[in-house]
Amino acid sequence: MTATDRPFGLNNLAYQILGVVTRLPRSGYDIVKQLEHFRPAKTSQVYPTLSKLESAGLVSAEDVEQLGRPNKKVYSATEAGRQALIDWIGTEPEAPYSRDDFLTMIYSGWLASPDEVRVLVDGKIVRLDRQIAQMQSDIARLVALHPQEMHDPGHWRFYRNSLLNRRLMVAQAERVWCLSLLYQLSGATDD
Amino acid sequence: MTATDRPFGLNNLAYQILGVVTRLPRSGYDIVKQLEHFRPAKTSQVYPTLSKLESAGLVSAEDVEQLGRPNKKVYSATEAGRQALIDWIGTEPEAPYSRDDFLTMIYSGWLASPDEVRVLVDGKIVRLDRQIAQMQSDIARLVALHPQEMHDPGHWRFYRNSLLNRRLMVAQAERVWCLSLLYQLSGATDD
DNA sequence: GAATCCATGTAATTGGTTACATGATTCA
DNA sequence: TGAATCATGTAACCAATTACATGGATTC
Repeated sequence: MTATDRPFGLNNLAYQILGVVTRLPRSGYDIVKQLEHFRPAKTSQVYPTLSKLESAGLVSAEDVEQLGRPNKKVYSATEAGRQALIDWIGTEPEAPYSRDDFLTMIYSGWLASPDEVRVLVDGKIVRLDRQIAQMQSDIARLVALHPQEMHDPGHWRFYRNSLLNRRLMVAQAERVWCLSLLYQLSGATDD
Repeated sequence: MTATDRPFGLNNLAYQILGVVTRLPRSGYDIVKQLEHFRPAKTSQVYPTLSKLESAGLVSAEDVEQLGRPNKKVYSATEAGRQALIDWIGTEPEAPYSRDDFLTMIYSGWLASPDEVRVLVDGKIVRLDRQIAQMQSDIARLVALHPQEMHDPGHWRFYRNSLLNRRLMVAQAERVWCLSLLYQLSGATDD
């Protein structure tokens, strides 16, 4: 399925933004911050996408005047927007795309010394540990504040929790792999 | 670090291609096939990138005439190309980028019925199982054919094996998560 | 006084996909 | 006879990043 085959020609980012404003109404600025950890996008991509969604009638904007801060537009999903999301969920997801410098570096790790690769992997473990700690505290906070919603698949927090757990599990698996690589590298000395 | 900060202005794809032809000399067509499972790219992106690498002196091309097939250009890394890769491995990798329709759909799964989400997750498990079986057979073949290279961090097959194992571990973790989500969903009936 | 937060956007460039163009050989 | 494999490229378009532009309020 190509972008132009999809209803309204929406891409992954558009559906992600639509999903965000269906959970809770938000400004463009808030959407960018919300996306940061899960599916990062810059303002230069988010604002035009919001305009597109609005002219397609999938979101509606309300002007909110503020004191001491710039005014903002708060976007929420329309009924048509909700329905477009539900319809999309019923279609085949495209193959995921990813680009990872760390893995591309590992790919050619045999050219460098084991010590250089160790440094690279150590750095990765540090970043993974930070992410793991963050996700664990996010999960703890979520289940403490909204315990009953964690069991209700009709509530968005059920899926927020589920996706946080998924990222945590994947990060932990990546961490185990890093350690196993360091172990295999430990047999080799650097001269 | 932006693309223009990097030496020669190479991006992730350029370094990946450089890594491929440093392992073994290959044609553009072969490179595309080689990349398929690990870091997919189309011919329309690979051929121009090869030209760029060649004019930067990081790869060299040899014309090979063939009988019964179109002639081809076989690319290999130059010494400068090897060194550019090693230098890059010593720099900080940029944050990985990824885009995943399946996860974006799950994000808004609360809007759909539990049954619709089940179908989505079932499909994901099928795809994961196929990938897991493929990786397991790739790994088995690799260790059977080149057992001694599996322990040598100075050989590229050591890292091929390591990266295959990583993908396998991550896919298995994803699979476990899928099953746990199906289990949590099984409490909910569809009306 | 400098940095960060809030807030919305546009312009230029790079990265990636789809579609087009060509043509022989092999396999079902 | 039709599809797949081998083989190299270009043109048009869509997706994403970087840089630019503005400006008040708060925090260090």
